[in-house]
Amino acid sequence: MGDNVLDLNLLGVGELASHHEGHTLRPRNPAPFLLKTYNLLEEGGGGVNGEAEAEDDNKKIVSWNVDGKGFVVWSPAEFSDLTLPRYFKHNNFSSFIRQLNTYGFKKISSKRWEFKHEKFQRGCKHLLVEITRKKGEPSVFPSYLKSSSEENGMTSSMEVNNNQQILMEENKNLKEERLELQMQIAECKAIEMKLLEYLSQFVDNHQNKVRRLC
Amino acid sequence: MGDNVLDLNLLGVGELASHHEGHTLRPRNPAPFLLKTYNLLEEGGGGVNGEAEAEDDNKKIVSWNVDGKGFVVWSPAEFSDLTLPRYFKHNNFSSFIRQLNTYGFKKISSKRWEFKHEKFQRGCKHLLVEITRKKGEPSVFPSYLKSSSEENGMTSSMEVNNNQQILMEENKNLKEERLELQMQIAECKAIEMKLLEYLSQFVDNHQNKVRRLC
DNA sequence: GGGAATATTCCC
DNA sequence: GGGAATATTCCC
Repeated sequence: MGDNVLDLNLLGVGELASHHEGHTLRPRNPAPFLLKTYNLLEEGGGGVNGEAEAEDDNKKIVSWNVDGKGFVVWSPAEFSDLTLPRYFKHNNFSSFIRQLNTYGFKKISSKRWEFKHEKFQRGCKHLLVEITRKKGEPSVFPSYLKSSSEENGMTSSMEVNNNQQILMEENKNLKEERLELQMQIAECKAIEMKLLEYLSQFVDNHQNKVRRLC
Repeated sequence: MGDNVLDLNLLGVGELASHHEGHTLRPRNPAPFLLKTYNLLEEGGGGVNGEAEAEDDNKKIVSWNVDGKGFVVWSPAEFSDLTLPRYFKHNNFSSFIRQLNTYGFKKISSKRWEFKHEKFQRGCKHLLVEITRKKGEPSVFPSYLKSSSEENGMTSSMEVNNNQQILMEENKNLKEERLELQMQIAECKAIEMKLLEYLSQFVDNHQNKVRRLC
């Protein structure tokens, strides 16, 4: 206790500078599908096996395209049989495609299985969190009631629904923000307590020393 | 039908057989989950393997109960590790339970994992089609918006409007709260800074004193 | 390509 | 137990 000036870090005070970073930005993870697909590309789709992986272009099952802004499934058959079951609970190419569509990927070649998404690029794992599922809007009306008169501009019910969607989204975000802020405050208070505690101990200690030395 | 057979061969996964069978037949099929669970019981949960299956009661993993009006998972661990992955795309006992609940099965013993459903009985495969998923009623309103204001005669448009009002109100409150929290945080940080500043001065001061006194 | 049913996971 | 998000399947 005497020489604990150096123990500031142990008390957690040293985290002052960096402790915010954990919470200020949403630590939200990318969707499992996106992470798996990204990893699968990093790993060449071959997964983990003992053999040295041949990196010959003509042996590739799946890979980033030249500029890293998209990817190509060179061999759908091998991809389905070997790659998919390593990362997912199925081996159906069409289920994989369905997921790509769900997350807004676009097929960018009619000649081969090449896909891209604005936020899905080689070396940009951090962008994955930006990709969201296209959700069939939870409309106020059940789909089987939806009239077929939807081509022209918005019907009023759609508009109401749309407003509501926006409000709910904003609402949700605000609540998340609130939680984060509350956590930050809790942390702040905890640090205050520690600092005060430490300070009082230090004062006691200091006074004792001075007294003895006098 | 021919197509289905072809698919099965390509998939090369016997377990999926029940999944694809007879889509063109008139009478609706039971849900895949129910059929698999039923088959699993008929087969003793051991699935297809070369060895003769020991039918000793004390070696059973899962079986119908005595009167055939329910079934018991005698060994959840083995059931999860051995049985589940043979019939489903997972090996989580809790996911299996989740499905049982979804289809309205009831746990009928607190001492062991025993479940029943009115329409799920030994020798009554034909009753399976009667079992349906309990679905969160396809209400016109998202569940999280459901207020308790539904008994009184509200039209849906009134309700939509009402919901929007509520949302906007909540939204406004959340924003005010956010501001408040942000101010609290600013204050906290200021206090932290002062405490740290004071502490460092105190330390310096203390060391000087001690040095002089020595 | 995407809507919708079912399955699986995650979380309260 | 069950609501809800995500995954997988099935179908148009």
